[in-house]
Amino acid sequence: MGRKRIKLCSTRRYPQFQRFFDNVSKCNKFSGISHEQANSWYPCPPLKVVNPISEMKKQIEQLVVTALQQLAAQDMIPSDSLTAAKIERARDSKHGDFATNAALVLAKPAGKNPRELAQAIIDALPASELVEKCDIAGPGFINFKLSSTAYQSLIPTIISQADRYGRSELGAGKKVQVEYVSANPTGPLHVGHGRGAAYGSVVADLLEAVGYQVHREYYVNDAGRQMDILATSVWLRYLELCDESLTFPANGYKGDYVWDIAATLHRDHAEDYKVAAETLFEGVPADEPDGGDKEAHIDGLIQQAKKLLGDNRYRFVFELGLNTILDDIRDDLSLFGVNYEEWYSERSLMESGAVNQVIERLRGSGHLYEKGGALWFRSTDFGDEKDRVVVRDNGQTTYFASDIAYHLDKLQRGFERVIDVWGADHHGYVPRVKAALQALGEDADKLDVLLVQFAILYRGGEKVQMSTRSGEFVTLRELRKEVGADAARFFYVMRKCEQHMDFDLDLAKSQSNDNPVYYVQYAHARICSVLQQAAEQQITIASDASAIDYACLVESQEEALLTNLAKYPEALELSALNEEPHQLTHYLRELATDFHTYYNAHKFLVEDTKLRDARLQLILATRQVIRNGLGLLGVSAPEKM
RNA sequence: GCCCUCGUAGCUCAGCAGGAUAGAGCAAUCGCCUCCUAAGCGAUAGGUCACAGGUUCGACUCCUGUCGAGGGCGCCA
Repeated sequence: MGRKRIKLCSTRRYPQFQRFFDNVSKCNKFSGISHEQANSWYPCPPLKVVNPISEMKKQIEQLVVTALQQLAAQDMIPSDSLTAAKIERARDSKHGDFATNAALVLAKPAGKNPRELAQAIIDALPASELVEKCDIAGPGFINFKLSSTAYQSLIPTIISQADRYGRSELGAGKKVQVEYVSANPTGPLHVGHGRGAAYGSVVADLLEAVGYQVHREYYVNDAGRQMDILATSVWLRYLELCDESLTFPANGYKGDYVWDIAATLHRDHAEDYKVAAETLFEGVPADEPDGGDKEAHIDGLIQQAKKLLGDNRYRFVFELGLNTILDDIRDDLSLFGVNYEEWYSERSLMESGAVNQVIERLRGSGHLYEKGGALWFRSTDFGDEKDRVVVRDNGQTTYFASDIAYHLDKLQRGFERVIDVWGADHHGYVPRVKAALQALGEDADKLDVLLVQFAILYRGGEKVQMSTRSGEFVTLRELRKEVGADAARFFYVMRKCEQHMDFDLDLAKSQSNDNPVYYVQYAHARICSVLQQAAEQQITIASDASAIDYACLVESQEEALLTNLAKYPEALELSALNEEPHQLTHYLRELATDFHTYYNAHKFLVEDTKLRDARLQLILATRQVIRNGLGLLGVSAPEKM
């Protein structure tokens, strides 16, 4: 399952983007140099929020196209040559702002030396006020340097667009569903879930920022065997609180939270749920430590619990466990800045008959067969490695069966894209879900599964082993309390999701300045501090940023800062479309560096009022962008630190 | 055994459709606070991009293979 990067202008690998970005995909590519094509060359829909720099880029592209057309008319280059020529940002600011490789890729079909051809292109370029200079570099790149007034005009734009700066309408309001975390409600969330929570919520926010209508969802596995194990575990602990002596099953949930739920039951209902321990184990297969099978043992205990308690009382214990833990998870995530539009119940799928219906549909279309008393889905017809069971020989539907119904429901609800954020250990699950959707006649490409690698915890330089069942784990709540939600969130999304992550707890817990979130937040706090100083000195800050003369911003640090501020919309777009929050964190670190460098090199509150006004507007714009970026990451932008 | 992901500086990671001299942050060394918060800045040093082939004007990037790390391959969820 390779996650390939989606480039703004490439839809070859990701056909699902074709539908959404038909127009965008044509923006940056020279697909030919005929007039018709040139005229339809940037048919991007007008964005509600205009990004001035991308407008400039388009203008430069237009200049180059014009030049190429002229050369083609002079038969300098073949007019039918389809090229991969493109305009892109210069990698190194020393090279200017934009560069094109047109001469390099056209050299061969034209039968010319790339540098000579580059000169010919430059000579054919129409004059423009936008471009300060352009020159040939390296093997034949043409570099463009924008005029400084072009960049300076950005400051009032950012200030007036405020929190809208960087946002776009690329998604055109398309409905996207993002499902993340969806941990079984059998215990508190641990730090492994934290990564999926931070990643999923930021991806959702990013997509919303580029114009999608996003529906965030948590799939609650409130049916199934694991929940029965939880209910039984709670009940057994309750019996222990009733002074019954018993051996707790090896496969039961052993965390303290189980004791807590049991204590609630005992406090509120005294001994209403008590049975004698001796009757409990009648007819139950031996547990593992006694030479038996722990799975058979716990299943036997579940049956006993259901029988001895009866439907109503069993259901009560079950609900108590489920609701207590779900409330805890909800609360925990909310405090972590992770929220949902919907909590979707697996049980509701079963009770509404959706699971049975989908099985019948598959059976009717001949995709199921019986073997060994179980009902199998022939997923190998759709590229899966082996067929999968949907109904077990005991008549119970599998988790997979629910998942088919759930994913079908997602598509039937009209989402044009469905994104699942799963732990990487579920990767083998992807082909069978897609296979099922195909078998149901749905477009499986609408489903995108993003696999998040586990965070490996280190404490005292050693790996921390985690197991929910044994109760040995660091909870998300614990991490949040010790590290803070800001640092934890930033830390989690700093790396791309498919990258293994070493999470050094000691480092994260220590309020060390190694933590990059402080670095970015500090830049914001510093700007606030400067503005506070200005207020104390009775310096008024111009309310109309467009009335300021920015020509005095000539320092190299000012240029660097402006250049980076201009890149924010692109950084946001790439981060969102590739589902790569780490691109945004990297961007913010660079922006913070540019600011800190500027801060150390120059004073803002200078005597020269013209210069001071210009500088204050520049740092106001900087503060705005930092605030916007941190906001999308769900990280606060403190005014004081 | 088969499948997925990863392998870039001492450590943790970037590297944007294949493009210019491979970049940050820690750690190391040397500097910078009578000056808007030093949670900061500047400078130096540090790399055979795991290895070997292939594709082409050009490969850290694409393809194949090898080695190494992690994960997945149940009528579990």
